[in-house]
Amino acid sequence: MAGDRATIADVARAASVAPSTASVVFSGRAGVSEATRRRVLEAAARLGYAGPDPRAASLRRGRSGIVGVVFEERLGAAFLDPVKTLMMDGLAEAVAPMDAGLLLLRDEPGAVQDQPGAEPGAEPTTAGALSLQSAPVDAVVLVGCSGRLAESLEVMRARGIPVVVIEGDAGEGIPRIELDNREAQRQAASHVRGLGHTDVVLLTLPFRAEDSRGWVTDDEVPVIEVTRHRLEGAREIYPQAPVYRATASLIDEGVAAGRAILAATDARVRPTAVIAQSDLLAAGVVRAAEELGIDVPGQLSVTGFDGVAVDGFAPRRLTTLVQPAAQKGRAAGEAVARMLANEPAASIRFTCDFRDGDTTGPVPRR
Amino acid sequence: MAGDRATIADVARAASVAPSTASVVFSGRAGVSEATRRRVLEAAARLGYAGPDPRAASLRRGRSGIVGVVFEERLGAAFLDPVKTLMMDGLAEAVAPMDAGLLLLRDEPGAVQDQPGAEPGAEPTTAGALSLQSAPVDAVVLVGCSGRLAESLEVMRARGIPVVVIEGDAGEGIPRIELDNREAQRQAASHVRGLGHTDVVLLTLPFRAEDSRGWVTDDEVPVIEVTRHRLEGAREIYPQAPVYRATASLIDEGVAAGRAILAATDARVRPTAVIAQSDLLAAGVVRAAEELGIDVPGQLSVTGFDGVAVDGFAPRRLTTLVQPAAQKGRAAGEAVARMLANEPAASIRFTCDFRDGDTTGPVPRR
DNA sequence: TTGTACGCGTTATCAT
DNA sequence: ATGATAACGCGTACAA
Repeated sequence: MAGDRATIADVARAASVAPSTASVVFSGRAGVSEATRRRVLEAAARLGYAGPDPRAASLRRGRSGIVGVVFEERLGAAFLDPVKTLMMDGLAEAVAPMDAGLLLLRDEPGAVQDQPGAEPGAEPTTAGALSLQSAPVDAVVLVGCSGRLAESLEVMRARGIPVVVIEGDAGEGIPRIELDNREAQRQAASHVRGLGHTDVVLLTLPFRAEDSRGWVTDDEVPVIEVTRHRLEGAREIYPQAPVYRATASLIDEGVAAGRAILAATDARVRPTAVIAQSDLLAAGVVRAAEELGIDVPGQLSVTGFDGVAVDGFAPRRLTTLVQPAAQKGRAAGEAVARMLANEPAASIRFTCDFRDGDTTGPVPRR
Repeated sequence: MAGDRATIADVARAASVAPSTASVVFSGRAGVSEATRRRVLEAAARLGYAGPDPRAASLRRGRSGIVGVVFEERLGAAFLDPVKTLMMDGLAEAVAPMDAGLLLLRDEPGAVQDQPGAEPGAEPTTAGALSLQSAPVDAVVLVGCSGRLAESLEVMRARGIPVVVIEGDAGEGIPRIELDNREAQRQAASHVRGLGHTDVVLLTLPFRAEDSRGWVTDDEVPVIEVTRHRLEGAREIYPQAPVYRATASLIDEGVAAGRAILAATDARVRPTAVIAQSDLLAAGVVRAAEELGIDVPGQLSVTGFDGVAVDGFAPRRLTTLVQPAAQKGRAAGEAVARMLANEPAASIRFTCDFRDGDTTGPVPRR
């Protein structure tokens, strides 16, 4: 067919050279005479050949040079979460030396019929859709995908693709990058306790994907590991404290939660401290308190988690736990690099630094 | 070779079916009897076949389902810039319906020998490296790649891959998503002018990639289009104003620039207004002014650009131009979708909204 | 140093 | 509804 794109074979023909020789020229390896090399490049220029087709090359090589980064949430949401942003920064930095690209993916089951065990009746999704099942990745980093983690892991296992998990229980043999969430949160609670607070509310992240906002009954256990571990840490100090759940790590969520938590007009039945599972939530609570004329930390102490720079919070400084978010990403990237080099990659556990700010103080007298 | 991964041919054989039939089953299309379908899926399950190899499929189909997003800077830097983050959010949202993935790429020439016109002497890069030349993308979004824009465009043109450019001059026939940078910045300058300021400094973004910080001489012209257009806009009102150049859009850069600009201890030779090309820079200048005991807006007016939420700036509000960052991303994604559907995609020009904050005021008496 | 031959795993087309 | 065949474009032993 005339008018088609030139292939390496066309180039080779035009340069009076074998396709294999042309291939060697384009892959930049030695072993080709200068004259031949030049002839091939000239022929390529003449034919408008832009180099080997990456699809064909990666089929042949068995590698695509792509590392998948899988988020549970809407792709865009990942960019709005400062912790994930920092993590991506570290990850990007770590894969750069491998000359790999990062492919952003959502944690979705993908085309059902692709799964060997699937029910025959299941409806097919669009052909060609890019999912965990069908992404041309050499390795994958799963980010906080507690909801469908098992499912995703199974898909990658079946495909024989290396996986690194950030903040999630991956099971045997899968490198995980995690935080001492429990211990860190215990430390925050302990600090609050040390200030004399006994009437405390725990403000948590969602228990599962797409969770609702509100007070939580005792028997509910978070599916999402980060939430669960931080809650357990706080529980070690405050086993009886009431729990209020937010639907996301957002300042607005914190404001909404704060209003609900601080609704009691009678200061005697109002909590004197809120232990939040994220800085954004904590910042929201502080804002809600200000709205209600409640002084922080005079009448209310608030702690956060993450240690990210919270927009619009200065000059205040949250009392919080600083987590090494960028380092987590970097560690994940390095683990991927090792796995692709067939070296063993170990799990890593990072710790948080407690940072005392100006949002906590001694329990108020009543 | 035994021990190898099962292929669709193996599955077909095990199910006593033609490979093409098995393929149809996995691509989920109609036209296969329920019995056959079940047989194939069972065989697949038995053999541990995890579905079609995406590399082979994309070679055959001629599409990878991947949209490249190209940044000029370090990949990670893109995540730290709030404007880009918002844009990515919009872009991700727009490509999601296409079930495409976003591949993050850096704007690098890539393997030199891949370029037909390259000098024979050029050193080869690592084989298999992922670059603009060799990324398996169906389309590409170039983000603010003014430096190597022409080069990148040429690469994609040679590869025959659709391109959308955000904030850059792409030339004929290439959809561009842009902002009325000049007009917007003129508006800000005009506002400052209306307040009576005559002694003004223009604080700009870098003129080119990897630029240096400092005062700029009159004959230098920014290569980066955003910088140039905003500068031209300010120049329409203040043709003679001295120009100070920052090396990046960061609060710290703004602080450093602010210190230099406000260095004169004698208030009479100090500027009374700084027109900055980004909110982060502006916020930095305000911070530097506070450091030096200069009241904003009493003794100094400062304007920003972007309208992003600047971390740690509340309760202050920058006087700035709010740009629709997320919408820009969304528009780019929609343009990509149209081009992949062989429909024409038009360029779009967005406008900014002037927002009056508390960082500008009347010129002080002397 | 160059060329030959084959396989990578899939899917589109067309015939049955 | 199913099957046979032929690309898709390239890399790589191995022979020359």
